[in-house]
Amino acid sequence: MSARAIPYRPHNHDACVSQALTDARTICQRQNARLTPIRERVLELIWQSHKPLGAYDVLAELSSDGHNAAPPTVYRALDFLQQHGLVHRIASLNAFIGCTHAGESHTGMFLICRACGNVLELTAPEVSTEVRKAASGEGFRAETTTLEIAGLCPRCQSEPGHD
Amino acid sequence: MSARAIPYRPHNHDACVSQALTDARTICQRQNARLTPIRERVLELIWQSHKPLGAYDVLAELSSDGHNAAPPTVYRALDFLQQHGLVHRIASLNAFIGCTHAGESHTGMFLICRACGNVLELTAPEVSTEVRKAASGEGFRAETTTLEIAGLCPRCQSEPGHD
DNA sequence: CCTGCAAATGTTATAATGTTTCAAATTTTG
DNA sequence: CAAAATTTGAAACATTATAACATTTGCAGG
Ligand SMILES: [Zn+2]
Ligand SMILES: [Zn+2]
Ligand SMILES: [Zn+2]
Ligand SMILES: [Zn+2]
Repeated sequence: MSARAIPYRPHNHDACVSQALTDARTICQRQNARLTPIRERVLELIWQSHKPLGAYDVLAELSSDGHNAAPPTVYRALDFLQQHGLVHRIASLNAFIGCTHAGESHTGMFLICRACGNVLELTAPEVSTEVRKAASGEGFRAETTTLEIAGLCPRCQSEPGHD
Repeated sequence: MSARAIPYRPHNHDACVSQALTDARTICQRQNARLTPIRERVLELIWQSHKPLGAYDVLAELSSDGHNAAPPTVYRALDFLQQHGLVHRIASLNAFIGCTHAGESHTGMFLICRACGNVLELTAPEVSTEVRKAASGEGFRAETTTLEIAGLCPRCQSEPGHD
């Protein structure tokens, strides 16, 4: 899959989204999973924002599409997308964001700007290593890691109040 | 503050709770904070379980005390306790747990057993270091870290189905 | 093509979690 | 004691998520 732009720097976001959708179709095909119209549309909506989107935000967008959707529709699509590694849930925000490393096996680390709301997903192998070490030092078998850092992105450190 | 027992190993839990309360009183006194009866009771309820307790679980306990409480009562107490470093919120569970390092400056890392529900709070300086490194490598100013590991505790790896 | 099954979606209702607002009581301070 | 600030009570409301069951759609075998 192709490289991604930094969310809090300007870039051609339409290309960003369409690349994500193309990647998603490839990934689903490889996994014999059905990226149905609803699922694809939800993925698109989430990708159109570099900021995490709540399930009910997605729902509102679907409704304004003219699609008569109810909460389970959205949650089911989100479950599917998560299961196939296409989106992540940000637990500290109750919101969802497109995975920038779809297809690669990884543990995401999320840098969440409290000022502008943008989120950058990193893969930090050294962090994962230390986490595993700390867990196994306690005899704990780690399965899933939630790692979310709130703070200020580079842009918001220098020019507060944008966006 | 005194050492703590491992939650998923048997220990004198009453002593564990009363020590936590004693520590809390000391900490609040030092910070000129008022550990009112409601706040202390909420802390006690949370400590009585080594497993994270939801806000509405706390509310139910208060009600069965005969205390006529509403959600804001609980959330306010929990806010206070978090602000003074006496409890942590576990974002991936929407639940709260007593801090085992109250009074020490620390970033908690939580090992959450998906089988028995017990949670162990660790301080892992190497992890914190790597997290800081990864964040500052992106020019990000990290403020608060959410680090929650779900998996199997030592006990549940060997004897499934207890508790 | 039809039939029957499994997966996906629609629909309604409800549960679980968290907040806003304003009033009353309590504690602190001068 | 009186004024100010903090804490608590109470009611309504907002947000996030799931349960349960009906219906439709996609697909494989006959
Ligand atoms: Zn990812
Ligand atoms: Zn920012
Ligand atoms: Zn702690
Ligand atoms: Zn366990």
